[in-house]
Amino acid sequence: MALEHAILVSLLEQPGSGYELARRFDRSIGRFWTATHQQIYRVLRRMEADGWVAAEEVAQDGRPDKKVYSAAGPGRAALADWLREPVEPETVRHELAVKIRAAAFDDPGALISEVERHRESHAALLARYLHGEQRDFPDLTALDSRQELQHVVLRGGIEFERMTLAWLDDVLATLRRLAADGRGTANR
Amino acid sequence: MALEHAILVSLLEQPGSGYELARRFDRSIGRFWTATHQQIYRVLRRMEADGWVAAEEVAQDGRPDKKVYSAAGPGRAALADWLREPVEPETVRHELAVKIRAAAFDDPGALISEVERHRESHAALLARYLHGEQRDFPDLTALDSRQELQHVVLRGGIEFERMTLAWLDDVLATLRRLAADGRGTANR
DNA sequence: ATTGCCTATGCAACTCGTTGCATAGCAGGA
DNA sequence: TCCTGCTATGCAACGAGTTGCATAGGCAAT
Repeated sequence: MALEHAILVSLLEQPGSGYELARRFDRSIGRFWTATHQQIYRVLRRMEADGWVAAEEVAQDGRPDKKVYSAAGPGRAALADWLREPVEPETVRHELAVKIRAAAFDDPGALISEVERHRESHAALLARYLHGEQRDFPDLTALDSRQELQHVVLRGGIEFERMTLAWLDDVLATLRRLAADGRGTANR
Repeated sequence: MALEHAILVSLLEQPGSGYELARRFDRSIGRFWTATHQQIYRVLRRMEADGWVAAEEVAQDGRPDKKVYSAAGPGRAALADWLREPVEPETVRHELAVKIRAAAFDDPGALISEVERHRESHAALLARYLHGEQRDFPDLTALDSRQELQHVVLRGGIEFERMTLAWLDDVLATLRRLAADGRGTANR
């Protein structure tokens, strides 16, 4: 389980409440590790009980109080241990790939609009990455080690999106070709 | 949930027992959708109860009997419905990306051997893909629609592995640079 | 005034997925 | 001979993750 560790990294980069963490998981970190607010609250309580994080109640006016968490010593130590453990092989769930193979037993044309929607959302994400790169890393020649590491992860995201876009274009071309010359005989 | 659908696709491509499906999920389909034998047996029983698949007991000598499943009409219909539904956004769990960002708060050098191990396993997978491509698709000019779709998914896998290898090289170069000129001051 | 949305946290119930173990016959090697 | 491993299926228990709902004050628009 690595949700604890993802939370620790996020808290080391910047302390915050459960709610704030949930929003970060919807944006930056969430590109690499998703989590709902329920999971986050539950895990934060466990981590606090284990001494991995420290909590401080912060009163706000006009808003409910919040508990601001920050990474504590034992949490840092646990993170260092985890870094040295081998990663368990990542489980992949690539639903679109399953659908494409499924299309062989149905109408390939039925998938086109779906794939187009994917293409658009990947194009939008790539644009957001590139925009974020310009905003957060204006000078690539003057990065400290934390920024270097954030940037290499971002580069991975950018390359992944570029590759995915090219592949989705390939998929679309294939589906369109099959839909055009298969007309009613796509099946069986 | 798409495990049902992945199983249906696999059974349409080739009927088989729960055990055989589990091995397929360890090999081909498993690149895009992982599952243990426990999940598969449970889901198969549910699918049989729902009439999605038909089972036939097959006696074998020298081996335990097996139940060979094949996709039934209602299963095909469910698959067609699913194809037309929009995909829910895929949840990503990219543990290595979390570790790389975590390395900023520890020793970046500690990650190098881990990333090297990843690199090797991705290189091996790419080689297996390329080998499988030559074996299963010797003549790319004469593919039926099912093979066309299988091949476009395979192309995605190949491109993903190539991109990943290039990125891991980038990560390794970054980690080595930080480990060399950070010596003990990587943190804080 | 009411409706809907945002911040902020949480309970309860559920499904999904993993792990450990059990059975059971057969084959091959130490 | 015993141990390991393969085929083949399954139970039981647990942990991870999701969904629906609840509370509760403030803000902005209708």
